Amino acid sequence: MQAARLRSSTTLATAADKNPGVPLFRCRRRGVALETAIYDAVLQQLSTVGFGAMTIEGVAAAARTGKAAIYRRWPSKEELVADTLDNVLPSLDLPLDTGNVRSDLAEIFTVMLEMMASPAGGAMQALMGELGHDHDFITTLHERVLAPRKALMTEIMLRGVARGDVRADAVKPVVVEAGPALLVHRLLTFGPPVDPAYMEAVLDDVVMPLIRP
Amino acid sequence: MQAARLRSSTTLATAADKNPGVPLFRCRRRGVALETAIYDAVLQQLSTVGFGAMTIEGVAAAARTGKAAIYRRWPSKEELVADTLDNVLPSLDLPLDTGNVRSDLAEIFTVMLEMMASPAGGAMQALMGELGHDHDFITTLHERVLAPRKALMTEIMLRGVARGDVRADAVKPVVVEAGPALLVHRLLTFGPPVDPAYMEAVLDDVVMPLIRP
DNA sequence: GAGATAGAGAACGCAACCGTTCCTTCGACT
DNA sequence: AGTCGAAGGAACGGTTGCGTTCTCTATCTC
Repeated sequence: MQAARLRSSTTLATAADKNPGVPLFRCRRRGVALETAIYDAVLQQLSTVGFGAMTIEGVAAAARTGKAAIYRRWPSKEELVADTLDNVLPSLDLPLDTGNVRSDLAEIFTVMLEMMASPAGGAMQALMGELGHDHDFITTLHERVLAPRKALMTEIMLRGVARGDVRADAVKPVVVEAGPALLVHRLLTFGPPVDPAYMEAVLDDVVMPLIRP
Repeated sequence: MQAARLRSSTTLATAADKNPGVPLFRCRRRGVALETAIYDAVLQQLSTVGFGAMTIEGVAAAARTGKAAIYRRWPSKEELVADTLDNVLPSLDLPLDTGNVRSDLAEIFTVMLEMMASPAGGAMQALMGELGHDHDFITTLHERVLAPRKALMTEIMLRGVARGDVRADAVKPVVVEAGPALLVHRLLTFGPPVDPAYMEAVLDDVVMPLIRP
């Protein structure tokens, strides 16, 4: 995620600023360092121009490398994006137990907000919006982000039931989804970052009233 | 919305099937009929390839017309999409009052589901996902779709308060948004169409429990 | 230090889309 | 019927991305 971003390359300089004679005395990355830079560039391009308009040339320029380095590793844009998702999506299996449901939920929601404000969040947003739901990436997104998060939410609530924090009959899919849905909705309509005060409102005015015994 | 779709042009035939000598005996649309066909093509392209990868040539081919007819009316892709949204988004100001909150809400939710399953819904989804939130289209989307729907929801709930259907202190922005957010979330994660049974669950397990006196 | 590996970058021919122009033919109006 | 504006296309030169291949050289390995 740090990856030798030597200049603030928001403007996609076509190729290293064109100094004809000068051999560009910059370290030559390879292996993981280079791949990380490419993944970063993919995320940046995805959230900037979307999947359809994303080009290999654009990614190469944003990563300050050549196309060949990309084509040597991935046969197509699709594969590149798939690998990027695989390598960049957070794992999210932190086994938190703060003692009560509200702070458990607050913690997982905070992680969600950070994730949504990150480049990976922007890329996910672009992919989810643009792609038909039969696409492979959407499946990956499901398996790696949505499903684990939903499982975690359910886990937290069931723990609350055992603790007496949560009404047993309140743990339904649609209730579990309500909090995340509101946060995602807010992200889509107002853009990042999502105000933590909004998260508090979601917790106190929607989620807690629904599950309180 | 009907617009002389003479063939099922899902496959974007580059230009009217290439019959060299034959002068293509097809009616020549003009005025509103042609514009409607173009708007349809824009929606189809938006939901298929997204905004970034949408091209004027693609739209012209999908509408079975020439690029000139488009460039004669709109100076840019942006203007074309903006006008498309203006002309195609539903107005949604049906002043319904069925006597109780639940069926009022069910009605507005049903309209939402239909809208989300339509080509316009696909286009909205693509735009919301792909575009940064400083974009003009997003503003249009806000003013023409999101804001009216939210106002309508609030209206319905306030009517419920007056009727004794709804707890007065339940009418908060985040509660009003909960239902629509869940429906949109479902659309984004599972794709259209949204199962009416899911809508029922949203109503009975989330919205009604939150507002019931 | 010598050799092998692979990154940076330029260039290739090819295809798509750009925005414009032109021409023919249709359709609407008088 | 005759006129006129515009639709349907095709073609223009220019730009951009494609995927590949080339050279050169930095960096890693032995």
